[in-house]
Amino acid sequence: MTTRTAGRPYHHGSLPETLVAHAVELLDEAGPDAVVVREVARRAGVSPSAPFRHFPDRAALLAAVAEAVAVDFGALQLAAVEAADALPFRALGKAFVHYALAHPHRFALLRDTVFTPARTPALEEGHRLFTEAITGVIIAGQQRGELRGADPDLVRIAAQALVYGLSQMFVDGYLDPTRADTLINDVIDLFGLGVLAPGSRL
Amino acid sequence: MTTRTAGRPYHHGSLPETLVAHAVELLDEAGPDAVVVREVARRAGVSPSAPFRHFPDRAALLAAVAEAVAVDFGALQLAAVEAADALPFRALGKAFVHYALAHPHRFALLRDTVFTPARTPALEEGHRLFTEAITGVIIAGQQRGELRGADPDLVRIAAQALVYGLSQMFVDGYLDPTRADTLINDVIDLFGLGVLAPGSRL
DNA sequence: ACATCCATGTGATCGCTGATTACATATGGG
DNA sequence: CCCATATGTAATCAGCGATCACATGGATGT
Repeated sequence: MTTRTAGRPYHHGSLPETLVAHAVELLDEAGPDAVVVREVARRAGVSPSAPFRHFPDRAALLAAVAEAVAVDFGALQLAAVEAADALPFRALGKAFVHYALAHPHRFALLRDTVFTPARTPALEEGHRLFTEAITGVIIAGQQRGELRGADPDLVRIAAQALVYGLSQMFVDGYLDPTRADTLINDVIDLFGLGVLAPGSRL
Repeated sequence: MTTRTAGRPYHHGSLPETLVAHAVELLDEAGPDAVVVREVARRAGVSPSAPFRHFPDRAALLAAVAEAVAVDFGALQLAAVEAADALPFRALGKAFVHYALAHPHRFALLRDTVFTPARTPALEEGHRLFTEAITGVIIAGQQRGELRGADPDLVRIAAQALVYGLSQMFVDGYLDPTRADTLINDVIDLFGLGVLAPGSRL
């Protein structure tokens, strides 16, 4: 006799989604290493081997988690840039950093998963959307004459590196998260103006 | 009777160092997760429990590895900035990115360890040296009039975020490593000049 | 020179994990 | 109605981190 209650039939019905949800829970609590198949199964109320019916191995489960997180993250990024009536560059950067600070473990998982050789179409697509969003902001800015005419790809890469690095430094505890907004503003200002004195080289 | 040969006495003599060396080997081969205590012991030719005589747990061994790596990394950074007769900013950035590309797993370990609450004095010191190095470069540049008079701390943070983010993007496979040098040059140029058109905001 | 202390290494063992296998159950198509 | 199949379970395996009692031998004091 099993311990299953009347509420849950023998066949769960939506076990994969439930497993991913509990895995995200574990991820948020204690990082990627804490996403332990057996614990996920325990929280879902199924046997330790049940998850392997739906995911070939632990890595596949983590990949599904990464996909779910990437979708969530991408949606927030898009919402942020759409909600920004002005200064979309700043809005994008802040949304990025704020997400990383709110969900540091998700940030780590995405960092380690998104660029994996075995990345799935969904991850690829999410990433493409994000890159296009920031590229669009840059090109629009250049067309309005707010940006110098530098190579948009180069500007995008620099901007991504800046916000990416900043996020990581906040998450790592190297920078004080309570100063996030002002610091982002200042760094973006600096990036806009440059640090070079006329006639010099770095 | 044990299988130990004449070469190695019962008491190893320098087991901690040997263990760390093999751990670095494993780290370089397959990342932090591959630093498995038992495998380290195997490679050192000792019993599975021997490492625990010198490190209270696996995390402590990894911390020792991180210290060793941090020393190595810091030395290379200092050498790079000293060897650079001109454009020290560029030299520092390239040295950073090149180290990350040459040893991606060490880069990951440092990222996850250096800012840990339980970081050791050695790590702290290594990090302080690095921060001071880049701050020195910035202040010297400002004194020679090559840099605008912006807050040196802000410039340093932005520069660190830029080179840090760029390194991560290379390591993650998002940017083509073979273009590293030109891309670093271009991004640093861009950072120096800024992207803002006169009279605009980002 | 000798006895002894104790740092260092060993072997056995524990609980936990990822993964595989044979078996149980229920659902939906013929 | 019946059974093929998808989905869940139980039992089991090897590998892992960690602990403990025990073995060994180098260093120390007299």
